[in-house]
Amino acid sequence: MTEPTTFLLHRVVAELDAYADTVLRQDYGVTFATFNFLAAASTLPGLDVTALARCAGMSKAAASKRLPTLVRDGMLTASPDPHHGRRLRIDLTPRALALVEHATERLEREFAAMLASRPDLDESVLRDQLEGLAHALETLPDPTPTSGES
Amino acid sequence: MTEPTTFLLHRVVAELDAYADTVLRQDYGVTFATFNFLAAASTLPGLDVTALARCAGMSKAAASKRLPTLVRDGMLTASPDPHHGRRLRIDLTPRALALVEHATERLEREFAAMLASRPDLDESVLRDQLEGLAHALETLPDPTPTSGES
DNA sequence: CCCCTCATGTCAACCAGTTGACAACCGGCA
DNA sequence: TGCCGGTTGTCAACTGGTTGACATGAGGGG
Repeated sequence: MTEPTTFLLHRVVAELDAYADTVLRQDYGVTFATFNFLAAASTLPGLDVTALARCAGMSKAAASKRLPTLVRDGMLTASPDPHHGRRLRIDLTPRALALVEHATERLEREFAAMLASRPDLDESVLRDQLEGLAHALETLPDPTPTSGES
Repeated sequence: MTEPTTFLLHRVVAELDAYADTVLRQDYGVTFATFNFLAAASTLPGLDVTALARCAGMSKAAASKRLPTLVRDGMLTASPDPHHGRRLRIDLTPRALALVEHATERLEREFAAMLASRPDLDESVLRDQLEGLAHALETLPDPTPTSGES
């Protein structure tokens, strides 16, 4: 039987991530997961923990637990929101911002170069399919319980 | 700035997985991670722990730890290899095999239907891009340390 | 003004991975 | 035969997620 498309997707993503992880460790001294977290925090300055968690695709408890070490390592600042006694404002330090921008640019450039090196690949075609897929998934009804099987 | 293609890829995969997870829980009583593990075990009968781990994309310790509960739940059998005192032969029970086949077929069918429902999407185009990408990644040189940056 | 509800961040307990170490076992070779 | 290196499965310690509970602060009606 031929490999399901979704399995193929996972394989590709896993290898892509493994590549990115070694680059990030070697040249930037961060883990892939940490990079993603910082990248999420970089989308908007002054996010609170809840928004950051949503943006990074994890629970707020997980986001909260990541803060202390990243603050200690000079990657983030977490300052109390003056307008709200409990909320935190989370910002990247200039160093972390530079890291995220540089690494993102580099990884994306290498990805584009890899695609360009093969005549059968075309980043815009891939993007179109992925964007269509993303859109199709957003407008997807929740799965209907089939209540068959086991 | 426009979203990097690799980030888009992650978003799509995350949503796809979330959908699959709810289907698998609702209708098959397994977690997405468990389903993947069983699917890996189903590729070849009689795999040993090491091969299964490689096939499932995890360490052998992790694979080893999963066994007892899956055996207890009647999903797997782990029998000592007669030709090798330490090696285990791991097989799916008929029930687990049926589960994997049924669920795989269903999820892939729904995926194809979603693609077919949008005129801008084409599964064969997507597959071609992904397969080319997979191949490009296999023949990729290890990342060269740039030794720049922080 | 108080109270009720909701949002926010954190904590404890748990779960499922990882790495590194290790005992048991295989197989080849002196 | 006995030893020795490599393989195999498992264990302990750790990491980084999850959920559910919780204290605290915000904000809007009685």
